[in-house]
Amino acid sequence: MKTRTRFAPSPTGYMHIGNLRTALYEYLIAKANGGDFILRIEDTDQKRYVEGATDIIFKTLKRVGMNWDEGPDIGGNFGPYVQSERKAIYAEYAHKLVDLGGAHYCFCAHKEDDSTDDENEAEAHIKFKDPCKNISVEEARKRIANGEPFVVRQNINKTGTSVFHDVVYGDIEIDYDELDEGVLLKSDGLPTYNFANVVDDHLMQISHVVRGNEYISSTPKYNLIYETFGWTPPTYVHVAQVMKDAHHKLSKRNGDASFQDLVAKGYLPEAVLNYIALLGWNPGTEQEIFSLQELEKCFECEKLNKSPAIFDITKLKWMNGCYIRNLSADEFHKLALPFYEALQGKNYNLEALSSVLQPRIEVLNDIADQTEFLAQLPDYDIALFENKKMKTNPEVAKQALELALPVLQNVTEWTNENLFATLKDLAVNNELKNGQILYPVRIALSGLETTPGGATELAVILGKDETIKRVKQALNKL
RNA sequence: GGUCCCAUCGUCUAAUGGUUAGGACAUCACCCUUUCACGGUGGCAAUAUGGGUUCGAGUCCCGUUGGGAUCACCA
Repeated sequence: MKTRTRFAPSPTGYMHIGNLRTALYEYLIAKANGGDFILRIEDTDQKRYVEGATDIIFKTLKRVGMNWDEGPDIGGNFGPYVQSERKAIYAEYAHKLVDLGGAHYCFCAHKEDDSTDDENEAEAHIKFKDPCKNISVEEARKRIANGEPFVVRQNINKTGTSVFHDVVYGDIEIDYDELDEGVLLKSDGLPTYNFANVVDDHLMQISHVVRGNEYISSTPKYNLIYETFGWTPPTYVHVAQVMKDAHHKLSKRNGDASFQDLVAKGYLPEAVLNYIALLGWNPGTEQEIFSLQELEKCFECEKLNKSPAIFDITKLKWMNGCYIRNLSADEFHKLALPFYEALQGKNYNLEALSSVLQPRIEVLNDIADQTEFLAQLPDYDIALFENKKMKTNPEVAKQALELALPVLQNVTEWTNENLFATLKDLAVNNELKNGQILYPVRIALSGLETTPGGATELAVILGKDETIKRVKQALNKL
């Protein structure tokens, strides 16, 4: 049997990191076995539908290179791939399930949701007994034909213990009396997840169902449906949750948890993908940096971890820094360019700026802070020229800058090597330490204690005119 | 509350029943150096707890504690 997995998100907002990780594992299971990865949109809850959410799903998967073999946009042999377009299919199977004794029609009014009422907690734990279970199928169908609103509820007629196997969690036992006779087909004619996922996964010939472990306890219900239809259940791969901290799952309200926000903050999609792959999985080697293609080769779902993993932005930052450093100078420059907006109109050497920034930033957004002084020289205090290690102070700095100014004015080849050699010579000729020239120059050019790059690197970025200007400004202060 | 699941450094994790419990991030120190960063070297740091089984337990079993999930006409 061919390996076929599906990513089945509901279009209710943006792509959350946990969702993306599930999608990744589904993709990897398919590709590691030469199988197909299917995209299916689960939009059976019209109330929660968010305009544009489907588009975000498409864009995100494409952006990280997880291309699907079948889906709403490209079709396939098992379509349609949007659940709201499969309404007739679910209705057909729901009625069939009733005929097979796996479900019954129910005419009860909507149960009010009072689960937040703590005083009624004990009462809330009493299982719902559906009086409609006693209505004969013939009578129920008569009422339906008369236009009476109805739902289809699952029958849990079995007793004893259900056992099923999960790739991650092993054998799981759950008693049948723990199971609810839940709604399968809603009064609007659309199915609930509990029904749609079974019908679709079977019809689409999904071999491995990958989903969050919150579905473990309802899996026996799905197996019952498979059983009643005479279908073979898929291989189950329940994955642990991604947590924001020890107590909270990643929430959609937290912007950091969304893929698009991370990318907007200057995280590279490849780094994000790499990081989440390792959240709850590792290949058993010490390799940590993986491309999607490498993951396809070594992924094994048996190595998935059972316990939840906390999303640690600090490690993602480090990993993002690795990816940034691995970029070619050109690639980095292209990515950095949009972040140089504040430098527009200046005649700066942006290539030089990029090369100095590349090993220094972990997230592209860091660029703004690191380049602020280039757009405008901060109003610094001359106390900055004081530095014990460099053996400088404002007096030394004044002397150094007075020496440096005419030398700099005479430099024609404005390169880092040449500037560095020139200033070094200047120091030697005046019996000064390198730092006694370079440190004051760097402060004069930046007005900052720490800068990306040294004195001559900054000079190259700023260009000759701006460099001379800033040195003169410093001398005025001193 | 019932049921199910989980438990190794602060975090992500490794360890056929036999290792000084390994690696990575973070952190600290030092080296490199034109400040900072990158890079390099080293340090700190964990088997939740109580019982068993065993010559030997992070690993197997039971209890405890802690955490999570689930009990919707949401997925």
